[in-house]
Amino acid sequence: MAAATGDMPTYQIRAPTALPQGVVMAASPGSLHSPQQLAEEATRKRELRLMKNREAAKECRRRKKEYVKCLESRVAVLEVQNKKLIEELETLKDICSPKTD
DNA sequence: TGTATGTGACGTCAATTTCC
DNA sequence: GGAAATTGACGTCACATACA
Repeated sequence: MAAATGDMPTYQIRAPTALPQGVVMAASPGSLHSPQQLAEEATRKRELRLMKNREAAKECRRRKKEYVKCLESRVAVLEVQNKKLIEELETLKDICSPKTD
């Protein structure tokens, strides 16, 4: 797994996140007492976590695709550049090589 | 140190392509 | 035409890391 620092890919950038629409913060756990209330709170927390993680995964994949696209276009540019340099080298070789006839 | 967040890995599903 | 293979998107879990 890539570390979040150092060689971190450009698509790994933390963005400030807001609560998804429709998500309401519950009362603090300190106000809960019965086992049922605690279980409900745990379920609510889990669902909230799953929902946030779902969105985070979507965003993560979107950034990754963008990053790969970016790399691919850079490869295309470098290939063109490389081809030009090879052609230039061949031209210079022709100019510099002694004529044999 | 507990919580929030980002991401790799894995399984699933539907759409598309390939092969017979 | 239909089975098998491939592909892309998704949801979830586990783990690493950042941060208060």
